[in-house]
Amino acid sequence: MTTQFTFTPVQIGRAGEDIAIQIEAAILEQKILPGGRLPSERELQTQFQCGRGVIREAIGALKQKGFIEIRKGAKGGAYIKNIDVANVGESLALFLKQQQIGPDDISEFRETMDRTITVLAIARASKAEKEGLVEDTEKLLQLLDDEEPDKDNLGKQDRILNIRFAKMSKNPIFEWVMEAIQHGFSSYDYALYDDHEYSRETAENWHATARHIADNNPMKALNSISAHYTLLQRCMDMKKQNKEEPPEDE
Amino acid sequence: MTTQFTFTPVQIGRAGEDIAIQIEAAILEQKILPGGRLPSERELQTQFQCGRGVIREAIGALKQKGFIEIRKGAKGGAYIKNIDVANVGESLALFLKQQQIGPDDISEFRETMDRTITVLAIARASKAEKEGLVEDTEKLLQLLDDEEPDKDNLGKQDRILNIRFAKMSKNPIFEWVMEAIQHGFSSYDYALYDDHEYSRETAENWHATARHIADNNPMKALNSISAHYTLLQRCMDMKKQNKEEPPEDE
DNA sequence: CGGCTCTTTTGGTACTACCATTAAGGGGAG
DNA sequence: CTCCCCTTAATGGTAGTACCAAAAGAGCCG
Repeated sequence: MTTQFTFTPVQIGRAGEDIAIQIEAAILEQKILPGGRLPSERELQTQFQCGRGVIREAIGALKQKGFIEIRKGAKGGAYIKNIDVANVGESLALFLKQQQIGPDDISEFRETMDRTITVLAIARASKAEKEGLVEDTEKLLQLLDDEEPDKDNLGKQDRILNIRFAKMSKNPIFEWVMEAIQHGFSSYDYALYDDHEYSRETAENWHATARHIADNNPMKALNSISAHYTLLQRCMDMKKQNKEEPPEDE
Repeated sequence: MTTQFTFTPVQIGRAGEDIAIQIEAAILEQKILPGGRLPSERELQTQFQCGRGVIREAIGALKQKGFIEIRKGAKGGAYIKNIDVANVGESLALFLKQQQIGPDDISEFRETMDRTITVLAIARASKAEKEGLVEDTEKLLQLLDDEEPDKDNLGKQDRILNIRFAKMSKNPIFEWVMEAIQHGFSSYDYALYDDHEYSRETAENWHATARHIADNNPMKALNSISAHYTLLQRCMDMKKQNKEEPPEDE
């Protein structure tokens, strides 16, 4: 019942890394396909001629990188999965979090991204995708109408909207960067949905943007994008001011 | 000789992750500063009330994430380090390898970045920085004159130039994204320096761009940026054509 | 036939022992 | 007194064992 992959034993210092590299290579070379399963830890132990701890470390590293997914119990083990943007986004987000970044930096960067994505989306996205974006913005508006504004849900919808928007550029890099930025600092955007007045205006602006994109009107779309960031700026300024003269609590 | 950080023991299922999260939090909250050292594995073992294997897994995860660096021997252990772009670059490269991302996607993204950076640099960078950029491009030109074109060195200079350029935007996000992109696939850019004709033209174009930036002439600078990518496009088209009708080898 | 239990597989954790590496301190030679 | 080497202790790296917990499937019982 030995598996079909032949791994070679290791004996040098960094055995754990060696093993991780061998398995990683096997995955990258499609020796094991997504959905497939690695041998159990105990079997790998005999294949690699080493202790189980080393195997566990290697598997842990691969799990961390997002190559595999671990399941417990019978038929458990390490299952190969596709790497998705979330993993990459997380590592960038981690990096950004450690640096000192102001909200201004982020909104400036995002505005550039958004403007380019807008142009690309108008040029490349299908009619259906464009209309889908419009519908999503309408959903956002409904969320504001129906109920008490559920901040978490609003933020989530906004994120979905952004990713969808980025996808329409047909350039995966924009999608990746967008995902990373969202992952790292969704909190700043939430600010917009904190205040009821701003949230209404923001959602309506999103809707207008989507409409302009669907109508293949780049200039008006870009105009709406600018309006979004003007709004964000005003909102953040207001909040900053509030912080400087704290209202009554504390 | 117990350390000053108090970690709480864990007893639930995913102890390893728990520990990693606690330590990660301690690092992110600056409880332990870069350069500092975590307690030894054996001491953490007593602090967390668990086996050494779990500790090793947690530490391995943090190492993989780039939070810490492991040293062997006396005074060894886990030292906190600054996360550098290398980690982000690596995971980005991994992601790109699996996705189908073409050179077109990359150059498209970079062009957007470059254009924005240009505008920001003109507005924000000091006179000295702008002149420094010009000097760097002159260095690049000299490299092409003096000697046999050392491809590695040229690529390195080009990278330095790009990072310096990104820094001048005074927005750290541009710098990091630029760094990550460079790290992920500098290989595409190298293509430009492969061919002597293109390399000359590229370097001269870089020089012109820097000059325009130093002269605070945004339109001409943007024009040069466009020229750079036109050049890159032409170069890649040529290479693609060459690949389709392979010359004589193979 | 359906639901429950028991067994087996497999990851998760603890503990121990030993090796390899490294820094630091002590002792001897000059 | 100074410099070099050797010993020593601290620490990560690896092996091995034992046991626990979870999950899936087989088999039994109602």
